[in-house]
Amino acid sequence: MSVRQTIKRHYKIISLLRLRPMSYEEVQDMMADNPDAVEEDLFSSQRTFQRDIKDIETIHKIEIKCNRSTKKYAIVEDVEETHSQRLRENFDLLNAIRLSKSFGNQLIFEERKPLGTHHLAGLLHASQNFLEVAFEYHKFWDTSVSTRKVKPIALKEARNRWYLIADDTKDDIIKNFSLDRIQKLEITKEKFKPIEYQAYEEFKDSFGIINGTNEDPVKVILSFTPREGRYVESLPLHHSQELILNNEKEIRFSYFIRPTYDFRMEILSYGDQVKVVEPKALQTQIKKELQCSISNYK
DNA sequence: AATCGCAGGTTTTCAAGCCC
DNA sequence: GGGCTTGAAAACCTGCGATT
Repeated sequence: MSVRQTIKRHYKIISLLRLRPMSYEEVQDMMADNPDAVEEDLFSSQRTFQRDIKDIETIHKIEIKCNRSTKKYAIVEDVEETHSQRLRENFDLLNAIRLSKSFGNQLIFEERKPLGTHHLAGLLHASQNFLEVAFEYHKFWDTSVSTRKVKPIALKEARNRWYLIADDTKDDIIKNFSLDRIQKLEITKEKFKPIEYQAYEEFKDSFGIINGTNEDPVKVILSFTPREGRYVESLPLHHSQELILNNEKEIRFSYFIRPTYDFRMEILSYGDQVKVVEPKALQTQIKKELQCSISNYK
């Protein structure tokens, strides 16, 4: 058996067990029903299956245990380490694209501009090796282009966009640069001293990428209509989201977050389906912005 | 270019251990 | 005792270089 096949089998087992707990026989049956799995011949003996279970735990950090009374294998503690989750998503996507290519056009992608992800590898290398990078940056709000030389610290994803967090050598201020507005990236040979900056901590209470403002994170309570609320529950606005109330009239979530511009825009995008309950300051601000938008039509 | 044989690795088979 | 685990040996694959 090739390594490739083993890896595919691992992913197949994970995605099957993610559906529901299954016994070894059930897993084999499910694979028999799956044309892709049949084509790749992902079947295995029980012993191999058991070894797979163990390998999956060490490689993917997903613990799978067998319930002896039901004979079913179940994913116990889905640590769901973000990295491996992302890997798996991309793996699934890649597989789907490959299938779609050979079978038709059932995959419909959102049409969008390139995200600048081709810079990811280069910037990651630079930040790991403390190498300064230079690039042309196209500003968001006007057409001007500036040349930057920065010390890359981290790469962050926010709202489906990738950003470079870096220290601008010009004024020594830590800034965010959207990768899709970076051009002519050049990794220099100049080394810089590692910078003390806990990127994760800094952005923990932020909604998107806006940071460095002096706003402190506050407790925010939002009340959604049941329809919209269920959607938000399945796709949380922020990792601090907690369900605190759920009845026929409304669904309430609490957050601990900086109420920055981008978070307010997100709230406004839900229109009349959402109401700010707390804090008062945010409530009045949203109200003001809504009135402002109404006045545009007078 | 095709074939052979080896080395390293994986899977299967089988037996024994262990837990419910 | 049944069935999952574990360990070890045998069988089998695969890649690679040497040979024809």
